[in-house]
Amino acid sequence: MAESTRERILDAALRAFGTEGFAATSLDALATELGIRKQTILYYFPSKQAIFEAVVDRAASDLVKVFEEQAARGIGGLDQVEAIVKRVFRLAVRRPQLLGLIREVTRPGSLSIDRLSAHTAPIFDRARDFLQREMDAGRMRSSDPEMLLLSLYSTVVGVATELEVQRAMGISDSLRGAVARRQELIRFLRAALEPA
Amino acid sequence: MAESTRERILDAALRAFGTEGFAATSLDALATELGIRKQTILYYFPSKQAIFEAVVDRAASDLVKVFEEQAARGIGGLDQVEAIVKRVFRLAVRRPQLLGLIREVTRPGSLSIDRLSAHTAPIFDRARDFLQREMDAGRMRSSDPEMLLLSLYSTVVGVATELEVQRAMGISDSLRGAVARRQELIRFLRAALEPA
DNA sequence: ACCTCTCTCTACCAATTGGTAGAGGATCGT
DNA sequence: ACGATCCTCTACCAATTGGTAGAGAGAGGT
Repeated sequence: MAESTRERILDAALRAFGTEGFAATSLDALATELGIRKQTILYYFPSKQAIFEAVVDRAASDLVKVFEEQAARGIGGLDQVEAIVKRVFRLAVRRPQLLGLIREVTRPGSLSIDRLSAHTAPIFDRARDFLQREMDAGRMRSSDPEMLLLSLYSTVVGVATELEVQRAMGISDSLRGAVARRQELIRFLRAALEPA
Repeated sequence: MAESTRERILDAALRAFGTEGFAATSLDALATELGIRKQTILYYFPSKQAIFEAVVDRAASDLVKVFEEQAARGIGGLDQVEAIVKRVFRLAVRRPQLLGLIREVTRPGSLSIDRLSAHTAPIFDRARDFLQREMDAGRMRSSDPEMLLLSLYSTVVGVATELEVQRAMGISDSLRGAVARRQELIRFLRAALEPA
């Protein structure tokens, strides 16, 4: 078998939760999409909420892996920031639902926010330490590293995921558009981060 | 009467749609919150979708007003950018559901995205022209104004609305926190925009 | 007194929701 | 041939969903 039923359910659930959202996704619709019965889904997962949590877990570790792979290289400086932005963008182009799910989880009142935090806290800490180190070394404009991290997060995730806003602004969402967006974003971030 | 029933419905709907989202909001819950019956809501609006559209219209014109008020002053340069960021932040603190609703509408597959675009297109155009003019005059680092606008939008909306991410990062979400965030954001943007 | 208009209500509905109970078909080791 | 385990199914359920029909209360104008 190419892919287990369980995996297929998780894939479809990621897509649905990441685009339509948790509440707007019904188990019946999910099952129909997969050509199975809703009860088969409920054989693998005890509840809709449990599916969501499994999807969040998988998505979070995929995301964390991307960061850790790059952190392991440790090239340092703004090149390091640029490399991470590029990786996030590659992920956003290849699996847009993944960042869509993150947006869904970070919505106020989401139940699984703590689940996501548990995965991401270590890389946040690491990123904060990294920024602090770079600032101390004079390779980056100095400021509050926590706030800077928030700005970076918002900018990168926004530019990568706000496709509808881009459409409203009249920006192409083709693959070429994604490359141009990424390039412009990196110029923007370099300007913001370069030491004075 | 202090506030008409219709207005009260729109207020409650904005709060609910802006935090829980469209699908997760039920008319019964809305009615209970208001101490009325669901059928009273459906007397004022023909359908749930119609309520959403009315909420979007009102929220959009509130947002547009904020921009136009500042645009009318026309102080120019980075001070103009700073003034707008401050206004958006004031709005985000006072009426967080408003920006939450924008995020809901800009979700992929939202039905009312065109409705929102119709309101915001003029201010996007105006903002693009503004950036282009400032670049030509050498008061701003030159780059693609459309992409820059997208970066600005993402950063400002993200920093203003991503409260759960901030909590996950361990950043305070108090009022003092909001001021600090705004200040750091403005430093970030000034660094990114200042001519080389 | 009566009519009309505005508003909120009770009563109801078909469809969909997430979830339960349990039957039946494979495939396995024995 | 045997039961055991794994998987997917049919059948069903109570609760909730958005929405309809229409009664009735109140105010204002005539």
